[in-house]
Amino acid sequence: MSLSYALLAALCDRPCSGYDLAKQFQGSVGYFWSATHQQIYRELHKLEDLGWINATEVSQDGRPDKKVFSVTPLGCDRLRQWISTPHDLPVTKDEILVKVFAGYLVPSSVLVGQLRHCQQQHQARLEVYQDIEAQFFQHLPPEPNHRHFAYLTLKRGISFTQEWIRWCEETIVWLEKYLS
Amino acid sequence: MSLSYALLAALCDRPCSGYDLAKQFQGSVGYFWSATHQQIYRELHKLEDLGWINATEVSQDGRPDKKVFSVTPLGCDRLRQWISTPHDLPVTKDEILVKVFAGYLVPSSVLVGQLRHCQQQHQARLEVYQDIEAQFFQHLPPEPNHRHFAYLTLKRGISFTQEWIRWCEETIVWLEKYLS
DNA sequence: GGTGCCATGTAACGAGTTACATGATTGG
DNA sequence: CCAATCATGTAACTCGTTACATGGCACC
Repeated sequence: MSLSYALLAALCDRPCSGYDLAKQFQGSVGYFWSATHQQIYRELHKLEDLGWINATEVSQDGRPDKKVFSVTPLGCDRLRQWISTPHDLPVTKDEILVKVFAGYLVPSSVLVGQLRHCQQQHQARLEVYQDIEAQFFQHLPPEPNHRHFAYLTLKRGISFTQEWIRWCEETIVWLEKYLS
Repeated sequence: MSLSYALLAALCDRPCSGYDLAKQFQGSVGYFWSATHQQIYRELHKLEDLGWINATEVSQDGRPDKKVFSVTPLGCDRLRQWISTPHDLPVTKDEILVKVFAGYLVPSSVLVGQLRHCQQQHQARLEVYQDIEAQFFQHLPPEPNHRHFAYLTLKRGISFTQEWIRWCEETIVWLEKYLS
């Protein structure tokens, strides 16, 4: 199952605790792969049983202890295998598209409202992406390292979000032109 | 749950049987909302119990009988309400992004192979979209009707698929330039 | 006579979500 | 003292997938 591999990929980048992972997967990384903390803890136990990751107890002062997980050589190997296996395209289920598809059922102002809402959310997301870009990827060294790979995925996030905003705009313009 | 509304939207467009819906949701419509026939039949029973749709037995010759479902006024109303309710952006879980994110773990040729695979699948999808465009949306009347709404969603499909292809290409070029 | 399409379902399982639960510490 | 953050978990439920099941007709 793919969540395992997303977790392995995150832990390969940097070992961390379930809590840390949950935060990442709800923040920026969550824009292309999300999971709740319940799912993550459950999955981490499985991966530990499989011997793909192992935990180190880290006691902190002023904070609860935590278990920091690292990927084992076996886990890393399984991740490599998975990366090398072709997969089909994922299905994206998008409520806004269903709304537009059946948009003739509601007043155009209502549909425009939904599209604006969608556009604003993408706008907010875009700003998060651009902040990340400015903070972490502005001054990448010319010789390729593993940060560059993360940057390639961020760039997809940026261009897709921009494309969303453009499509929302175009659709709103059409609706206002023909249905007002 | 959203599958209900996707089904209502499809049935509002044109009443049909579970089998018909399953075909639609595995073909072109399935590129932005998918469901298997098992899910669809289960959901149709629920919607019938709720009184949001009702069935008419249609006996055919040379073929098994079928149940054609239509949306009731109540169902239509619920769909309108749902359309008018704001929703959060859906999460897209994309394996290829996880692969690129952890792409430093495998030889660049392997990653390029995965990207080419992804690009080809999007290319095939684009051709399906463009066929649909040519067949059904080439000669839309100037006055807006409900076909136009479907066309707006198709246009999103086209531009996103093109953006995918572009991103794959860009990423492949980068990988080949710096890691060969 | 076999393959494939039409048509509808059940059963079991795995993935994902929501609610509930605990307990320490830091900062206002 | 109250809220927020750190940190980890269980339980119940819904959604989605895979496998299994049936049966007739059409076409080669």
